[in-house]
Amino acid sequence: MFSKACEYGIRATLYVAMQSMEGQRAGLREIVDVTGTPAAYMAKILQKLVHAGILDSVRGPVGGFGISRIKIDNIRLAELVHTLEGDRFQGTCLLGKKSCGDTVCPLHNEFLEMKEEMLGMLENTSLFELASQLSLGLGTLKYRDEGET
Amino acid sequence: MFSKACEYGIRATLYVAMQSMEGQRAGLREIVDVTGTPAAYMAKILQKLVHAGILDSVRGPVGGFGISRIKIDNIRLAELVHTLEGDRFQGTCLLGKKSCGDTVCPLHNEFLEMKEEMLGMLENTSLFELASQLSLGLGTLKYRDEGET
DNA sequence: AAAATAAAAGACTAAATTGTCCTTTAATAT
DNA sequence: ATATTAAAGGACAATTTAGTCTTTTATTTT
Repeated sequence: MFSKACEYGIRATLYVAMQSMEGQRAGLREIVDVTGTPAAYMAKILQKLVHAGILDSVRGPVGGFGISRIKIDNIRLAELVHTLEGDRFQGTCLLGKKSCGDTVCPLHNEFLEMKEEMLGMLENTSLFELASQLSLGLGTLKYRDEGET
Repeated sequence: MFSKACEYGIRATLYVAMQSMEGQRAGLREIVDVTGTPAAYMAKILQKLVHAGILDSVRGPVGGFGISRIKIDNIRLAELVHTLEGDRFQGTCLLGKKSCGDTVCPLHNEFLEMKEEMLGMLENTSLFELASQLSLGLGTLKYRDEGET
């Protein structure tokens, strides 16, 4: 569905958001631990999110990644997806490509509703919503088939 | 959204279905022309579809690819997607992996409805529905940004 | 100031996906 | 029978995605 980079990035961002809401920075080690993802690869993804202005970071001891409350409230899943895998989900038809907007795509009719719902959900779901659920223990960021038993 | 192989395969299958409904076989050259896809790669994809028992093929002049009326009626998009890109869309959470079924995934709640709709649509849309629309001139299988102007 | 800590950065390897090319095999037409 | 046509098959090449390793740079302790 999404690329690994995107999945990992979403999970990491949600964890950072959770920690930031508690006034805590999250270090790479910690993030990798909680999300069960490859450290060096995650480092790259976090870098990308920092460059994109989504996360902020400080080096050295007591350093780590954080995200401002304003961004937790305002950044939507759509923005994460966009920065982590380009426009694969932006305005493309479920079957074809960009031109689907004005050409009549046979699958367009079938999938239009679904696509709208999908994009709508990505546009409307804020980090806050998801991070809150996680804080309440309503979810996990680690998946059994990727980590240890 | 889907892999190239999957997109190409769906388009090819729909064209073959259209032609088969007219009692015509479709050759590779023709398929590649209509769908605007790389010939050698498409050949591989068609092979896969033949192996999977979705399409049938005959060699030599007057040969080409075809699909029986029974299969046009009964094969759903879900089956194409499954044979062309494995279980990436089968029972996996939109964010995480297989384990999402019993673990509580934070995005699961948000996306469950959408996922269900998506899988449902793949399960319920038959080749016949789509090929019929195409036959009526209600769509195209070629996308501008991939072919010539 | 020096040692320790942690992110930034860049070069690299591995694997999967996408795509090409060339030979073989099966069917038809002359 | 032979030539022709078109799919089957296998071996590659290119690209993208995923992942690793090593060095540098910025911060903070001591």
